[in-house]
Amino acid sequence: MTSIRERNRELILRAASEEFADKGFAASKTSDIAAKAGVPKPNVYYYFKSKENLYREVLESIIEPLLEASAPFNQPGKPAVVLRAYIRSKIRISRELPSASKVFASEIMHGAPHLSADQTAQLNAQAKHNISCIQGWIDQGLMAKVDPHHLLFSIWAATQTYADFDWQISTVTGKASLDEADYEAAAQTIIRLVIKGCEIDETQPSPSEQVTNA
Amino acid sequence: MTSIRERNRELILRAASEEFADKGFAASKTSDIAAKAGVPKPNVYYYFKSKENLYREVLESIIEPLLEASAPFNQPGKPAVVLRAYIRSKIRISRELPSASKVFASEIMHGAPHLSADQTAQLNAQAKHNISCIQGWIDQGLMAKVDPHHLLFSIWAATQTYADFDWQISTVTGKASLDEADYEAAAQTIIRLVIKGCEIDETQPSPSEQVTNA
DNA sequence: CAACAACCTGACCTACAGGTCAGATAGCCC
DNA sequence: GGGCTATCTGACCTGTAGGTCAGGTTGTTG
Repeated sequence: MTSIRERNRELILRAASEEFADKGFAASKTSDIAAKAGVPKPNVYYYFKSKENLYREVLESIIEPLLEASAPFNQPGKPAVVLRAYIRSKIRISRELPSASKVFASEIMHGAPHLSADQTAQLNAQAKHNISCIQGWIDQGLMAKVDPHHLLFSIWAATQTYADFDWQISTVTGKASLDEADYEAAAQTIIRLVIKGCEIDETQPSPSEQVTNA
Repeated sequence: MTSIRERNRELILRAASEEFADKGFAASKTSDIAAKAGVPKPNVYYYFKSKENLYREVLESIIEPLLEASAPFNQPGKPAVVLRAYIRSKIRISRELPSASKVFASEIMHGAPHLSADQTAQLNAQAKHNISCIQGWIDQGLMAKVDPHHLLFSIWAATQTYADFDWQISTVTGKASLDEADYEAAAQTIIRLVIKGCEIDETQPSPSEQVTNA
């Protein structure tokens, strides 16, 4: 069987994920990736044509999970239920695919120079859909008037941060790595902020725009 | 006057900020920074000893504003007031110092290899202080039991995201850059989530832990 | 077991970017 | 204006990391 191929590709991809996440694309050396994967450098070039190709495959590997995370938006449901599920999916990705998440974040931070037009379009379409879904809820009076764009940005940011800024989180919490309970607490905190923030203000029902000012 | 020195340093620093923010440390070329600053490459080395030094100075430039942003926590005040002011400070930094913010974020993402122990300690001390301040409010019954660590992480993430992931935000909103009104909407959204999330649940007063489950 | 392909590897090549330097020029102070 | 320092610059040097290659080894299929 030629699964020797798959095994080695997998090995290299995993090493590359970690290396790219750790150092960024430019600062990562193919020789280090090879060493971490336990193969000689030319093998990296044998299985992947170039460093950039390898990087693109790492990127590719996170796209599907990211799109998948939006599944809760792709079927009807009440705001609280959908948002809760969405946040949990996002947190799960940060936890289970921290390296690829970080690589993706870094890619976005630098203007997504390696993302294909197709990938960008897919992600963007899903985002647009989620936004219009939220807008729909608002129009139907199912949730408060919270700007859907900014709401999504906050959710993305708050959930991604556990992968992207793990160093900061470790430093502040004093824990080398977060455990099950920590992730649960994180999810609950974000869920609380979002759900409470989206609840319709019962106090003064009709007259809107009484929210905040400087 | 030797302000020719200051002028050139300023020029180079600004160019370096943008370049580092755009491409990251490793992918930035000193020759490009020089070109962007409008000076020949050796001048960059004349004013800053090395690429790394230059980078460190850019990093340095964001530390003070970041610490400054925590000012609201350094004087007594009600949770809603302090948090609101804090969020606004953070958003302001994202808006006014987007490049340096991004450089800082990138630095943190990669484990802060260039931050001095002193800088790390300062930032960490401030974070710890903010956390204990929030914990104090909870203990005094001034706000709901929201994990102070995760609350802070969410605030950081949600506010930083406007600098760090500007490309994503541009892509999703369809605007090349956000204007005053957009930043105001962002601030109000985050403030709403945080303040509402921290409000004590009036409904079932005493029996706590009724928040969320999977 | 032959022959064919897949896989592996040490040694090599090359471009490029960080950094240097010797000397030119410009500003400043007496 | 003379001399001193600060500033500027084209040309150069050098390590390094992406990438290649010729040939060896291992697997696989009839």
